[in-house]
Amino acid sequence: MMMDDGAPNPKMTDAPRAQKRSRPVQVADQIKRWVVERDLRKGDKLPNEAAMIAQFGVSKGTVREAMRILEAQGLIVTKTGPGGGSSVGEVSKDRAMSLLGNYFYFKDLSLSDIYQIRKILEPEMVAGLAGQLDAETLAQLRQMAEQHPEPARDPEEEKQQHITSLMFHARLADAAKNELMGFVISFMARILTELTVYRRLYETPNRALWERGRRHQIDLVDALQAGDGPRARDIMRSHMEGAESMMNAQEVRITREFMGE
Amino acid sequence: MMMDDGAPNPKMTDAPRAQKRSRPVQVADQIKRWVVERDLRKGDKLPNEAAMIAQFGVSKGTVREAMRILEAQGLIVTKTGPGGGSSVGEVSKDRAMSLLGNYFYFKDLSLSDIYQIRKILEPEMVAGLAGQLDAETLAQLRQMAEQHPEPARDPEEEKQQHITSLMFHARLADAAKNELMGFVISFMARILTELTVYRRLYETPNRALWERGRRHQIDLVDALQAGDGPRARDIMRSHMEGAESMMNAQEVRITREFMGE
DNA sequence: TGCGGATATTTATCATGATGAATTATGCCC
DNA sequence: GGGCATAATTCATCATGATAAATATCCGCA
Repeated sequence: MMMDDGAPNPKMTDAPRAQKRSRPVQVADQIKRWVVERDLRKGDKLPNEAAMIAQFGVSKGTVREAMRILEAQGLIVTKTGPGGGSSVGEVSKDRAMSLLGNYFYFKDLSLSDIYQIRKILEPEMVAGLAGQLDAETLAQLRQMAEQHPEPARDPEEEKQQHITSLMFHARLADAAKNELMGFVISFMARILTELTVYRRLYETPNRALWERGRRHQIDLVDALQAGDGPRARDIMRSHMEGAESMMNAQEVRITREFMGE
Repeated sequence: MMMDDGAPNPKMTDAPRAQKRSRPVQVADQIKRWVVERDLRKGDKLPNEAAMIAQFGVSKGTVREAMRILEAQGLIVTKTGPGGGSSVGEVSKDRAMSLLGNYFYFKDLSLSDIYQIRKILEPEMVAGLAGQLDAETLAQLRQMAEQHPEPARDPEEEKQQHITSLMFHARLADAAKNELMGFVISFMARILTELTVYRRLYETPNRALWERGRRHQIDLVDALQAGDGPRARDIMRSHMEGAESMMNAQEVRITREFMGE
């Protein structure tokens, strides 16, 4: 085999500490460094397979495994054909949530864990969002808030309403200027969409409680539009408490499974 | 090629929606499902390479790429030799932080984003921790808080003190009963350890400010030990505000790089 | 000239087999 | 029984070629 000039064997390249790492991992790491050094952004192209084989002096299989590693992390996308090859791709929010979900798969999060954070974070988020949202976002939020004018009549419908409600929160989170806060809140919403209802305490949902939740969302949009941060915060706080007790009443459990993309 | 009995070609297996996904990804997904169905835990073994080749009716290279995908996500570990092979491995916190860090690599988080969350979350966390910590944890925290009895004399020493301080917060987060809150706080601490100081406003650090930060940590441990949640919350709130203004004074910027494991 | 479709080219994808390296099990010698 | 050489097992890497997917190119024809 040929052992190209430019780059010596990766095992020797630039760090003496690299001991047990497999060659595909080493190659993947070097490519990451390469991306950082050149400050490559989404869409910028990486060398093609043959070039990397030459560049790193490894076999095709090794390069392919390295690409799969980067692809699994969401850092590259790969296409066949002329003009194809691998290029840098921003990690998508869904991918990031899925990868983080793998971590919590082994951790058995409880509802109260999630609501402890929601009750703290979401009120502050909406407080910061008041008066900041554009007309389209407000319209979308209002549409979601008003989507279900009547209480659910069966479990399936109720689940659908729940998901719509969580989308409302995720949409709010997406609008947040703070990407980290937005991510955490969306992540919690995502977890909450994948849960199992073990027992339903009331077959006919408590209409008063349901109506209050709906009012909360509509009032919240009003407050956001009016730019009234403190009021938005209060509404959200109340809303979160209502949501939590509703959840607890239904003996809900978080589903143990891996998230899809 | 041989196309084994038990499992038909993965392209056809169980979902008509699987269209553009490459075979390694399909295989990786099937293995994930397999793990969930059998409720495998850390250390449980997966079939060996040869068995998977037979099981899925794909080539060795494809199986290996699938393994790399799962390995990159932290879901399996692989060893050579007799008794070796792949086994399920809990995703480590470091791995999860690194993968999530890939997402934020493209997002340009600001200091104020992080402190907005820290100021909300950390006070509540310590409030919940008061009276809950065992003697060893308290001792570790106290040791970290008292580690640097004097203000830093040079930038290098100051950086070291900063890292120790962040370890204090990460240690607190690890002690949290709430895994999600602990993770988020540790993640922020991790980001803050990798930053660059652009300008130092005072070559000789402001001794009074530094001393206040140190006192905060020691007082916090006292409050935690005494089980005084409200006081712990107040101290942390004040501490966070001090930390943020110290950061701002130093014109710090978050380093744009991928996290190591 | 312009259009449509066959054809060629590019590139990744999948497969196969051989060889190497790491790790553990085995058996032999003493 | 202890220790050491040796074998067996399993993944790791390499090498090569056939296949498939996607795009570019070219050519005939209106």
